[in-house]
Amino acid sequence: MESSSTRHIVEALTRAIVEHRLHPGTKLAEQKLGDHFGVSRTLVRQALFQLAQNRLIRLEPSRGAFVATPSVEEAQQVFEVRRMLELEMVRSFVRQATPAKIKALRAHVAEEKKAVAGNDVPGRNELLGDFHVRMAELMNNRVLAELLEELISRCALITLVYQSKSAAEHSNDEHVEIVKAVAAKDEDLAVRLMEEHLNNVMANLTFDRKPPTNDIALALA
Amino acid sequence: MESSSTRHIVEALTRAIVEHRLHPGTKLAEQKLGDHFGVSRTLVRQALFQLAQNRLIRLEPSRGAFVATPSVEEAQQVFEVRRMLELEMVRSFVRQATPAKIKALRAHVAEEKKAVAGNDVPGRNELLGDFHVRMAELMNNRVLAELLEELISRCALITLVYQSKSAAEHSNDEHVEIVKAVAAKDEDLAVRLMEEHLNNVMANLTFDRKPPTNDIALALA
DNA sequence: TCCACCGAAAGTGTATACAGTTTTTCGGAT
DNA sequence: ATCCGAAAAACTGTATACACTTTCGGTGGA
Repeated sequence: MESSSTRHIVEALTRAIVEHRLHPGTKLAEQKLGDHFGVSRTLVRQALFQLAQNRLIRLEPSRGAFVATPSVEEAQQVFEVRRMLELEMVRSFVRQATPAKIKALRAHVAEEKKAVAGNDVPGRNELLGDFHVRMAELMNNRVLAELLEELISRCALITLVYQSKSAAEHSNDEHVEIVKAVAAKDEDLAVRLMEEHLNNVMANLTFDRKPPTNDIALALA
Repeated sequence: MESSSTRHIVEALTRAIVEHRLHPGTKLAEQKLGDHFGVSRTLVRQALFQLAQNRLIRLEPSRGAFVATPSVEEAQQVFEVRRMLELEMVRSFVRQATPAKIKALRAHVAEEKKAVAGNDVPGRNELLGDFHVRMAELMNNRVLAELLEELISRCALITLVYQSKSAAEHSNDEHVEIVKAVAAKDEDLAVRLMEEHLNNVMANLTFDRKPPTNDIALALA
């Protein structure tokens, strides 16, 4: 099983959704997507089912697929789960951090800074989210990393995260501070900084409700 | 979209897998499943894709679907994630517990006890796992509840949980103690008991490697 | 002008066809 | 008896067909 065509469609749609090129509520018609990707509805359908399980789209019986429009409540629940996972994660990370791992985190944060400075908006959004995934990966817990990635996508869907340059800079700064605390092996400080960081990200969520995208092909181009 | 036929297939296969009627490594041929459920391969395929995302089965290109055979490492990672989530969950639960919620938990534990006493093996397995999901639901966090359910299924897949009656009784006892601590609003005690409980569950994991099921239809009957 | 209705167009849900791949079977050589 | 290879069977991957449902546009009546 497993066609890499389907994976390609899933990834393209995921990027388009989390980067807000496809707005919440947009109808994703199977034939149109098939035409765009040059495949039959069969593969599009498989991709849509996968996206629905990731909660990035919503399937309505006989009506089709729409980019998800999660409620404020749902976003809060997702963040609550992130908080549970990430506070414990950073605590464990401090305990088992090696110089190599800390170096890897520092390198990531430096990349973030570059993207922020260069006004690379999609790049900075992805990198700022990936900071959290990277930490999970460095703990050698693939299950955790995959879970976090899914949760962070879900957050990105609804909200214009790091909308302004200053918000992005602020987030990057907080990552820097967290890494410092980790390097200093100050467990409690790292946890506290992570908690503040998550609160700040959540507080900056702006629930934009733009009208649905009308030209899907354009958004995917 | 969304056919309830597909859902039915997913649920039937999920139950068969977590109840160990379909052993790890068993080949799940599309046509055979289609014959059994009275549908075409199309719907079976959709179901298999979903199960693959839940990690209950594994898809191999051109070779088909097989009941997953997670490694010991993966099981440990899943448990680590559960620990992160559930320790924080029980802490929050104590803070926001109402008499009605405590009553609901008590009722659940009583059901467990009945299933254990009656030697209802599938029933007790399901109920003992659902204790954790129920708590998440009572916190009004659907995202958390769904996540936990998925993680618990993944645990149940690989391991013969609560294999013996005495292990099941022990787990049930621990649930009783946790509920008591919650009712007494003793946050730290509840957290500690939950941690011990999870450690016990994990310690009792027996990694059985039975040969693949040969008669799928029989296992699903 | 506005609403209700009807028919056409578009779209989804499921089955089936068919090409390509993997697995099995079986006869013959060693 | 065992191993090898080729033909056959079984199976997966993708496209397409077709029935059914929803959506849309326009027409006639209040």
